[in-house]
Amino acid sequence: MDEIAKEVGIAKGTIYLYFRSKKEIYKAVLDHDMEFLGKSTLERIDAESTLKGKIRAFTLVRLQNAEEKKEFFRIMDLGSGSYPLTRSQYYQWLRAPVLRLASAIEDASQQGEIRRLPSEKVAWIIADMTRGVIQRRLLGQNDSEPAEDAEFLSNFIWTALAIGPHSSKFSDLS
Amino acid sequence: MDEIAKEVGIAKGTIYLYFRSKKEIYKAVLDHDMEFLGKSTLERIDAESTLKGKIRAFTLVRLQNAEEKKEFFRIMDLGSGSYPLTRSQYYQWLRAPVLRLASAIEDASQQGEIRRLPSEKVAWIIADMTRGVIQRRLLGQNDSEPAEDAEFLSNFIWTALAIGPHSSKFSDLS
DNA sequence: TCGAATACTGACTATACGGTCATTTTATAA
DNA sequence: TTATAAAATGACCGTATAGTCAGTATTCGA
Repeated sequence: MDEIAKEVGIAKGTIYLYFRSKKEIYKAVLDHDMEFLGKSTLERIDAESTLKGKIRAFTLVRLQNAEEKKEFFRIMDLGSGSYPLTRSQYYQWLRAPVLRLASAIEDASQQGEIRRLPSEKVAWIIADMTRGVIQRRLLGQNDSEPAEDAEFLSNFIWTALAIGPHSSKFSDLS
Repeated sequence: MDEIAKEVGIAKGTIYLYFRSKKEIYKAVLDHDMEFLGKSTLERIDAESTLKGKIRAFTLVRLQNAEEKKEFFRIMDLGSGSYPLTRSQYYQWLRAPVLRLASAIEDASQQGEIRRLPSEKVAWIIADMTRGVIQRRLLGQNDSEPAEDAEFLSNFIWTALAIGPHSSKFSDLS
């Protein structure tokens, strides 16, 4: 709290005129960033018309955001100090984009565009893969471009979803 | 430290005859469990002859272990209190099994059994998916059997690896 | 200009907790 | 049995830090 006060340029006591506790500040900051992240992910998903595009958009926007807000992602992932209220919080915020993806998968599945699969499970799996790549980036085990990684991931997933062996090629052309 | 001493049934000072610091205890416990987990994963991978079997074994053994050692997985995932030396540690220990999987993928790729893909990346992706499923289990968002989840995951991955649309069927019969 | 209300301050308090060490208990050997 | 060593003890210390509040500064309406 001393550090925060110093950084903001006010006295410590003043902080408590605006926040009840340190925990509340912590939560407010994470909520703020998470809201932005969730919204931008939803927007980018909705902007795409094809399922493959939506999947690519999902992975790409998350990779890009992670690049821009490394510290935030690090905290979402490891928690900070004595505040590990993170994982369930993380899932809470991730839910909306993932469910959006899931319903797109469900639609494509109904249309016969992809094979029948439990769409929500698949959507979560996509989120898992993306998160893993982000983590390895944060650990410096990956020096490729976000777009490259997003391309690889979405192609990989698409292959698993596609009905035939050439479906991904058709989709590439669309 | 007071709690640990009480739990063990000795005085706090006695602990420091066997460990230099609290951090050292923390590390010792995690290392112990991680070593077991790593070894059992390697064994189960090696026990399988086919790539698909190895992949299934990898996911299944991790899901089973997570079931048996929930608290350990929770700590590996969130860190505990002020010791978030976890994520990089986690990757450190995961490396061996993942690389084993990667080399199996590489072999199958060379043999033309699956399509050409960066085997290490794929192996890490498999680990990511598995971890995600484990986490959702820990959060109580999943009530299916570990074997069921492992089956689903390995089938999903296999589809993404397979060359043709029917490859997974062939493999199912083997 | 002045008094009241509002906003701000930072020294201080309370507490939690990792680590220490003088003292006591137990084991060992002659 | 007893002297010495080894092991164990737990009251105590130092430090870090979230939160408080009596006092001070600023704003604002009359």
